Amino acid sequence: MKKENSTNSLNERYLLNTCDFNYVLQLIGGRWKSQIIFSIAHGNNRFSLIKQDLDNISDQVLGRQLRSLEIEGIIEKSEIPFSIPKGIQYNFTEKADSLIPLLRELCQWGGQHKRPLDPIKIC
Amino acid sequence: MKKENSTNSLNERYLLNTCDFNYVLQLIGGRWKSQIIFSIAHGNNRFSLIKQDLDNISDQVLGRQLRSLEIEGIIEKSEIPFSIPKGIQYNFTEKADSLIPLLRELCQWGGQHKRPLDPIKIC
DNA sequence: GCAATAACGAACTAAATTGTGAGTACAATG
DNA sequence: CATTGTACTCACAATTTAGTTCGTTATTGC
Repeated sequence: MKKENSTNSLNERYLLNTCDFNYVLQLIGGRWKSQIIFSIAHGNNRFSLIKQDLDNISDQVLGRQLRSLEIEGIIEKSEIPFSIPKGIQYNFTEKADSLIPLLRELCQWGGQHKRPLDPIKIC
Repeated sequence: MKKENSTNSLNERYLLNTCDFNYVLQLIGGRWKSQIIFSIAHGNNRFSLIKQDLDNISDQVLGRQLRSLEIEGIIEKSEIPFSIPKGIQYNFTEKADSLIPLLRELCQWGGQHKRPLDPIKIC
């Protein structure tokens, strides 16, 4: 539960008012958010497809993060019209389209600059 | 205290092994880390200068984040040789130099895409 | 010699994020 | 008409992150 006047939340607000970078962190800083974005970018545009792709995520957490990405204007829901089983589709907004290239750049940077361990897929 | 085998930390490791983006998030995802980086980039290369600049941060939190950025290879400490008062200086590594332009891009993106509130400085 | 400032560290508490168990609504399938 | 699958929501518990309290070393300025 968020407390309105804890130092913690005051600092959060202070930072949001100080630098736009913190807004971006809020958008994509969550544990699974960037992975969900990359997964949708790979064509997994339905709840069950994303869930399969990120095989350690639970229904509940996925639902929560999708909702949050929707509120933040990164994805949009739509019904798939003549599909069996009938379902819901997630699509990127324009906002997302402009963000994703930047995320990929960061991802590449990460691949080049992390301490060398195992080879890891670049998103 | 970190638990080694909680689902939470297993998921964290899974994500680190899945996509390099999560490594980047680990570097810069902390509440104050990006602000500290921007502050140093603005020329505040000493503990006390950064503290003044980010006026809501406490000594302890700043110290912790600086140490973490140092371990992650983003900044380096050095003694200022003939300064009065004698002190310690923080400088960016090459790694940081290559990261900062990407952070600025994200910051700009944030400025253009956040819901319009007050004008906020671009870092 | 005494207070003040810089630059921290350890240990603890408060608060936020993440994960879990249970349950819902609706359509199709057997 | 009971079961299965999709796409969720809610309340609560586990875990992690952020902040606080107190203390340290070392130097400078008076």
